[in-house]
Amino acid sequence: MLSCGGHGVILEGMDTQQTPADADAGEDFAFDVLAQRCPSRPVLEHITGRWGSLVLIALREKPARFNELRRRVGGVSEKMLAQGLHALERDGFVAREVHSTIPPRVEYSLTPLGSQTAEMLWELIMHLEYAMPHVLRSQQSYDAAASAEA
Amino acid sequence: MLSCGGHGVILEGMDTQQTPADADAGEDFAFDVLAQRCPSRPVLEHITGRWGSLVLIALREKPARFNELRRRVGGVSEKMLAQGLHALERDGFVAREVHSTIPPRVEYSLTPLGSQTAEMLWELIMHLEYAMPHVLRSQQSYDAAASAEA
DNA sequence: GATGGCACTAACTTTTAGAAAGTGCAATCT
DNA sequence: AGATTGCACTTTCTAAAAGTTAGTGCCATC
Repeated sequence: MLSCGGHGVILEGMDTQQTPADADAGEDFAFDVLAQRCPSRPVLEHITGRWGSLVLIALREKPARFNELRRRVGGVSEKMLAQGLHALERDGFVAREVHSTIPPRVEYSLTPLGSQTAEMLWELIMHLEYAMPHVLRSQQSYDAAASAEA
Repeated sequence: MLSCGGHGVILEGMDTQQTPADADAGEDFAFDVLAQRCPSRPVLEHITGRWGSLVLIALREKPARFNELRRRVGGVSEKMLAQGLHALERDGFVAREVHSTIPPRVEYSLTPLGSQTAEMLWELIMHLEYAMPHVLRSQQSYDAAASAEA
């Protein structure tokens, strides 16, 4: 019942585009992000989306309150931060703790799952930042070639 | 000149929101995705965005032509696939090879950089798919709590 | 007493994504 | 022989998402 592809049970109405070779590859993951209607898709978008990934790595170092988080993540709007935090809380990556003082004080932190995920994102981002000079050179040569043939 | 934060040279007009503690943390990365106008931001979006990450992991196993890729990545439109492939090619993650036959045959594959990146994304996605049952339970209890207090 | 911070929500506007159709050529059905 | 399908996209149009602005109530600080 919890499946998107591979050789597990197929969740009804879930389009999967696996090749036959994948069906007996020995993996027993019940979910597949490449399948159009797999429930893992929206979750992937929450953690890798424009703001989701940045929120997770901003919380990686230490918990933070709403406006402090907003300062850490350069350029995020209040709306998108609130929306993103809600989604990540619902998915179980972020914990929201309300201290019932006056005025109320709300603290956001990573759950164990969120912490693991943030660690992997951090590695990806370090890899990217390290590769950036190479990426910039690639963009320049691409743009040069594109304007040359125009 | 190639910098976004930390203790490197600051690229002009680049808002960085680093805490003073980060300035002498011993890291010498010149780019910082948390900084609003760092050139690494759009690149991060290309590789982690809705379709970028799926295209990279779809190309991880083997190179593919446009329409085959479209079949692998469930639900992607032609426009978004073309757009995403262009961005990934420009950034140096994907190589586009045109065989000048009639009709022309176009093959997309991962560059070494794209391959490394796809590996990290693959690990993240495996981690996610493995955690999905937990995520689903979290969503359910969140929704139950939300409807209870309404 | 005015300003600013906190933690948001709601309304409105702009940008982006997705859907649909068009292009031109060649190989494959009928 | 004519029709359909596939390839590799681009262009146009509309629906959805993101971003901007303003507003809420309360409190501490200038």
